[in-house]
Amino acid sequence: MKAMTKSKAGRGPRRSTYRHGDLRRALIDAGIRLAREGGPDAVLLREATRRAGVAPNAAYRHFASREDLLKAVRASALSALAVRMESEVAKIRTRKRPADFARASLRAVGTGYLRFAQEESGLFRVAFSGPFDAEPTADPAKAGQTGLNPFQLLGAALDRLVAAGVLTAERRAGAEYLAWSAVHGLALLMIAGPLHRLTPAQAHAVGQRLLDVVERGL
Amino acid sequence: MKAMTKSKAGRGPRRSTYRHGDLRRALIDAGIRLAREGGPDAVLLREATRRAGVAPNAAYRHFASREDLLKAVRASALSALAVRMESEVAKIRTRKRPADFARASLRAVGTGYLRFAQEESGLFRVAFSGPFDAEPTADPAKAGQTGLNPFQLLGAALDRLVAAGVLTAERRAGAEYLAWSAVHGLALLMIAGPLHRLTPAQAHAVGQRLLDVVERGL
DNA sequence: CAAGGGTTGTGTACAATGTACACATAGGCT
DNA sequence: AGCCTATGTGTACATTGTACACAACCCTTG
Repeated sequence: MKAMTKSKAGRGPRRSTYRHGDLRRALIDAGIRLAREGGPDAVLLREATRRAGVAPNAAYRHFASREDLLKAVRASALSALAVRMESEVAKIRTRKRPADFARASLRAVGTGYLRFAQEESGLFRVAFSGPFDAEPTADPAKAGQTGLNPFQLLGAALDRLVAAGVLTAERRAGAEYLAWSAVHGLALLMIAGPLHRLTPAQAHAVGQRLLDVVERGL
Repeated sequence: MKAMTKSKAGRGPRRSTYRHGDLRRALIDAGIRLAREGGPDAVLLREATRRAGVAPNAAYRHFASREDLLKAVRASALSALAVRMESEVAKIRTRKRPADFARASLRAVGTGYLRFAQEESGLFRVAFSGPFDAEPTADPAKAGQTGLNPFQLLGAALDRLVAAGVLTAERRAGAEYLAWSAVHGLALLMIAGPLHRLTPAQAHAVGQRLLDVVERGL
């Protein structure tokens, strides 16, 4: 099937040194590429080692299992998601009234989430393939440039709404789960559901409409 | 590991007849049990044939591939989901004003969806494991007792809101995707996400709060 | 600078899975 | 009764994850 030579190492520059240098990093990178191309199921231990030009079992010096590698890739994916969300937040025009800025903040966080889901659906699926918890512990591997992970970015946006007087403290409690649910659900409908053929423009329109609902409803 | 005899057919009453009788049905049933226990990944062709007391390849007389079996199980899961939603709708006290009834309808549809997700998380995951489309074609295999599939049940509830004058026609358009997104997202947070340790009571509370958001926001 | 020792990669091996292909058998139709 | 075909069996193979023993390397320590 695959048009490749019969040589042991299918790909990768046949290295001369016995040691690889940074195999752990190489495996994660291969895993990320696999994830982008085919989602969680495509992240195979053997394929990753093949791409790193190394024997299958070499992976076990750095990861306890395939799931363990996937976990590392997952952290990367979450971090990339955070970065995408941050980039959307950064676009907001300053010089707004605090209330408007806070609203734009929440909207940007959601927009970034949705854009990432559509543009990097493989990574997105990996990010939420395992049991994912909203850990309060700030694992830098899962964070963006601000040091906040996606869940924390959402929380920060909600806090700004409270500070601006748009959201009452009572309604603030647990609001991340409500907002997250809405946006996460739409992301999935756009990736694997009935909305999966939407053009980016259409997706954006639906996304904004969903964010309207969230804003009105929270 | 498994404490079973070495005999070929691991399980199932060693049948005397060469023919099975209704192997297709038996395989789907086995698949459903596997799905309930372990979700999509647990639906293995070989395990299903084992449980049906038949050789692995017998499955290929009825399904083109493992994915094909999974698809059949998926249809069953969707049907079960529809039934659960219908049962929730049936609980609504009649003798309500149309507007209240319509609102209760939408709420019941969402509640049934969420309850099913929590009570039958394995089946729920299977139901949405593949690319799922909101087919307008009424496949009875995916429908409940009313003949409507989950997506159609949601649509019907929204139509009632319009009929009762609660929802304008303009806002009605595409509203299923918004409502679905919210509820679907929460379902996932409750199954595999940060909300997965909620008790049924807590889950219900969060669910109702989410439905408030939807009702206010639509 | 030499020797040893722990770290990292290799080789071989095994169980499990999906699936292809050839063969066997039973039940219904002529 | 006898054949034909739908249905199940047997054997076989590629692929995957992973265990265990071995090999090569670099780094520390004497």
